[in-house]
Amino acid sequence: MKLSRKCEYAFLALIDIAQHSDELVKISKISERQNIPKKFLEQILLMLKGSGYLTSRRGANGGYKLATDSEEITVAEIIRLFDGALAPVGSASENFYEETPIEEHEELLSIFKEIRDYVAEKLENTTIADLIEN
Amino acid sequence: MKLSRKCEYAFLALIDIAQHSDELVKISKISERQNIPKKFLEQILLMLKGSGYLTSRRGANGGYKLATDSEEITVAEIIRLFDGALAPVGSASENFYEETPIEEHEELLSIFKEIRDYVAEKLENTTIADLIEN
DNA sequence: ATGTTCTCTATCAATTTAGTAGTCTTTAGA
DNA sequence: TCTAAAGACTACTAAATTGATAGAGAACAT
Repeated sequence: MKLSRKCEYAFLALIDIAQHSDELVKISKISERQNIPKKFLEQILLMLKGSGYLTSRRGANGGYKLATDSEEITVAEIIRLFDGALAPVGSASENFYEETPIEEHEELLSIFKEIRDYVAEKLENTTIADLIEN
Repeated sequence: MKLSRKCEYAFLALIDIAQHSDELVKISKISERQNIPKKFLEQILLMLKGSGYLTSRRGANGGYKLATDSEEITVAEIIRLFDGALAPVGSASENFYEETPIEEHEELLSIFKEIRDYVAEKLENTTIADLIEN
């Protein structure tokens, strides 16, 4: 797993929106506060909305808010949405499995599966709510 | 960290060479046994040699062998050589640090640092010798 | 000499990444 | 009802990375 910019921005945006849960948050506000290119951010929010994490309202006074409680959005889900597999190699992935050369080599493969297990367990048990400082 | 083909092939080649430590192993033999495109494999072996993991002899009866004991080559080193950082994000990397957007966000960053620590510890303590079945 | 084998550099097509651009649709409020 | 504000949607693009391939050269054994 290697985090793309898009995914990093997605986290910053989700955290920003979660921290302003009493209002509809505008793209331009998130863009300013988190230093994310606005047009790029649009696409990211659209993806998050498309996957059910956000709802929005258009027009004057429009903006975004969380569709669900911030405790129900895990870090793992967001990474899988933007960057795919958590495992270091396709053949060790459960959700994004694909054949790769080392597959036949059990010893090597099992190391990467252990890493996958650790990472998945950790990220599936961390939510956006956990990321908000109080 | 996401393993490239090149890196996967490098592991298979190192293991193959380690398993034939009594002889000079030819590129073409590794290519056949491990199903690695020959010209691609050449580059990989050259990198491994350049970094001091292999020595070679040219000409008839030439080939490659390990420059050091297989117990002294760690999985971590090889991944760092071919794919760079073990950490999931540049700002959490010790060896390949770079600035990234989430950097300011301590809570998020610390999660990725924990992953980096686990992965580094594990891969630094696994050597090519550990990968050879007996 | 000759064939074998490693060495080195260049090139390349496809994919991914990190955006930018422009148009359309919806909404609130004057 | 007009208008400005804001999200929705689609297309495009430049640069980097990936996964190779190509070909000429140098060293070595026989």
